[in-house]
This record gives sequence, C-alpha cells and structure tokens, in this order.
Amino acid sequence: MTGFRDIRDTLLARIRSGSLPPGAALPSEIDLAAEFGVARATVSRAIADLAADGLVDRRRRAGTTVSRAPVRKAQVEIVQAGTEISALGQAYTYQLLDSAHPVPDHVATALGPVLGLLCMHLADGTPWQVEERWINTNWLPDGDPDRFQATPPGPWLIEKVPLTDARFVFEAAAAPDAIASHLGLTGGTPSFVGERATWQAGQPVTIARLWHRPGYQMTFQHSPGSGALTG
Amino acid sequence: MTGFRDIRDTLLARIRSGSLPPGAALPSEIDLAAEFGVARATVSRAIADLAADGLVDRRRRAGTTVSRAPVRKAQVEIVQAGTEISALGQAYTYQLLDSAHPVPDHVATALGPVLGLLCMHLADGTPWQVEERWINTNWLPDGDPDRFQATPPGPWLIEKVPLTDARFVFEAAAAPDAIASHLGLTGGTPSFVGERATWQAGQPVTIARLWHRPGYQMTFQHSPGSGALTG
DNA sequence: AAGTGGTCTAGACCACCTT
DNA sequence: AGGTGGTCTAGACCACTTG
Repeated sequence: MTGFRDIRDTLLARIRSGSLPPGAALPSEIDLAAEFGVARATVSRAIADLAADGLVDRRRRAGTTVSRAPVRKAQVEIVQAGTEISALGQAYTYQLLDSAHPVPDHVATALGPVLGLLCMHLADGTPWQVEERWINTNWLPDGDPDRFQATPPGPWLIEKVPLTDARFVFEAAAAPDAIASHLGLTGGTPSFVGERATWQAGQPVTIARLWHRPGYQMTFQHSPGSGALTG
Repeated sequence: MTGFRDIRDTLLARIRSGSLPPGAALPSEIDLAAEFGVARATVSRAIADLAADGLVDRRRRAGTTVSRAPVRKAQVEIVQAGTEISALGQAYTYQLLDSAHPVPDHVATALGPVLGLLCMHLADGTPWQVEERWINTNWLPDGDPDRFQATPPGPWLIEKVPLTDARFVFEAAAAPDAIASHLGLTGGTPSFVGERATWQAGQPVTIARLWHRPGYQMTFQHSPGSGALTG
C-alpha cells in the first residue's frame, strides 16, 4: 500500500538526489497519480507537505517546481519555563521577587493600566530564567495581591485567556544589574532575551520579558519530509 | 459557498469566545459536516488547520478537544542576509574580509577538512552582519581561491547543495574584538548570533556563524487560523 | 484557450482507542 | 464492540495564469 507519505518521500528523494534539480518542474499531479497508481488527491496531499516545508513552489497553470532558493522554515514551540524544566527531569520551583516591578514606557503605552512583576524560575534550585511580567489590570478582576506569590503568572494567564495572537521578539541584551544579580551574573553580561506580547481579540493582555541563564541556546532542527519542524 | 476556511474560522471564533472552552469536546466530524452542510473531508480539513496550530487535540475514538495548554507555535523563516536587506528596500553589498579565517576545534571536528572565511554583509553601505563561514572542502572541487571574493558563500552553496537537513542555534554572545571591530562595536558587546549547520545526506557541508548588528531583533508572529497545513 | 493546482463531494475502509 | 479520526478514491467544478 502506497500512502501519501511514501509518495512524498519518493519525491523528496528525487529532489535530494539531484534527479529533480532546483528549478525543475515536477510532473503534473495527474501524471504523478498515474505513475504511482493513486488518486490525484493523494499526490496533491504529498506535494502539499513538500510545499509547506518550502521545498517546492506550486502555481496554478505553471505547475509545481523545485524551489531555487528554499526558504528554510522552522516551527518553534514556545514553552513555559516550568514545562521545559520538568521535561529535562529537573525539579521546577518558582519564586516571586517583586510584586511592584517598574513599568517601562513602551510597556505602559502598549498595555495601559498594568501590574508589574519580577519572577524567577529555578531548576533544581539554581536560577534558570528571570521573568519580567506586565499584565493589563483589566484581566485581574479582584486584585488579589498574593495571587502570584506561589503561582507563576504565565500558566495562570493561559488558563484565563486561553487563545490569543502573540508576537515574539528575541534579542541579545546586556543584563542590567537588577536582572543579572538574580542569575548570578555581573551587570552587562550578554543575555538571551525573549519578549512575548499577547492579545485577546485585539486587546493587549500581557507582555513578558524572559532573561535566560548564561549559555542558553535556542536550537531547532529542520528535516524536510518529517512533516513540520520541531524546536 | 462555505469553504473549509469558513468552517475553520467559525470554529476558531467559538473557541475564542469561550463557547468552546479549553477541554471541551468538539462535535464529531460527522455531526459538524451535517451542521455545516458539507462533506466530512471538508470539516476534517478545517480541523486539521486548527490542530496544526496547536489549538485542538485530535485523538481517534476520543474525538477532538480544545487544547487546555495550547502549545504556542510560531513559524520562523531563516533568510539570507541579501534577501533580508533587499526586502527592506536597502542596497545590499557583500565583502570578503578574510579567506583564511581560523577554524575552531568544534568546527574542525564536525566538518573535517575545511575552508574558513570571514565575510560581511552591508545594507546601504553600513555593516549589517558579519559571517564566519566554514565549508567542507569536499564540496569545493577545483579550489578557485577567488570564488568568494564577490560571491557570498551562502547562496552559492544553496545552489550547489540545494536541499539538506539543517540545525539552527541562536544565542547571545559577547562579540570578540575581531568580529566587533567590523560591526563598529567594542569587544564584549552583546551580539545576537545565529549558527547554522547543514548536512547533505548525512555528510556535513558547512557551518556558518552569523553575528548580527547591534539592536538586531528576531521577531515572529503567531496568528492562529492563518493556516499552516497546505502551502 | 487550455492546462494546472485548489477545493469539494459521497462513499469507503481502516487503525486506534475508549468504554 | 463501537465510534472516532486518518486516509484514500473517483469524479467534478472552479480559479488562476500562462502561452
């Protein structure tokens, strides 16, 4: 039995081997269906996978061609610190460092009335990540001041505002003293920072800046044909 | 006419509005097909989009449920410096800084016999990115020493070794003097570094370390329902 | 004008898992 | 045991865009 995965992998092998070089046109779906002895929809499904990986370009009338400049796409999964640490088999603990963390201008502009927090995530007791978190107070109905004493704000918000659009920014920044001290660094050390902003139906909800431990690396792998990519 | 996108968006709206809260079970595909008056395959295609975005979990027999802890996924496109700069409407220029760039141990271990280059990519004449590039000499048949004098190695390699597996690593690092000077920085400044290693059929081909200009940010957006399945 | 991919249909069988 | 998603089929019509 030949499924769409077999067909996809066969086409992928032809591309990799150079039998279908960059710029070459694939046979039409009808021809490929005849070649493999399957329905056209099955071939189409196989090619859809390759197109999703950026390996081929599909255009009506013009047909499908092997991409000359394959856009290398990778799918990144953004995980909560607790999830990541647990997945590594280490003990996760959470600590609220400051419940009145200062609010930078750009955050105040984006969010409006806001609660600022400074939190730390630890793996086996050693600092893993320092989190600056600002939350639009409209999403905190009866301001329970102790809510985030033991509960990390990320998971709490996910449950409360389950599905939104998000924007991610990653950059390298010099850790200010206030952050660096919690990570056991001296001020000015390069730190990998991820900033995440989320909206609910166009309304800004929260912004988080995640300062990673020294040596942190964000890695991901791209293996065409394995379906989507993993991070 | 109701297409699979309409159905997907309708379901997405129900999830966002709370009408289908986290953990709730969607009606079966058969029931949804009856409700929308379409074939089951059309409903299935719509749900496949939502599942690819991590908004719902599909399990045989158990049915489809709204994800309680939606994995926030985002798709990253890794582009060549020249492409990125041109897309910004700036003039792209390339410069070879050193054709005998030293080879670190971990690169020599991974690649074997290797040519080391140091290159710079400029936007409107100002430094944009410094590229350390190491290429397995097996992929440079007749060593033309001037090949990369005016040709950036990235695009050249893409054409020569069109489709491979790749591994990406992003980190924050202190720019060493040799790199920083070309970017107009002082040594030790935090720099956003992307390292890319590519293989062809299991054979290592090249490793590049890309040192970005100060203030560089890697951003991406996550908007559920924009569709991730078919290219 | 014509051929390509994009989508949909109605039906079918299967793999898997919960009950 | 039974119902769910996963996949495939054969056919059809449409949208697009190239020649």
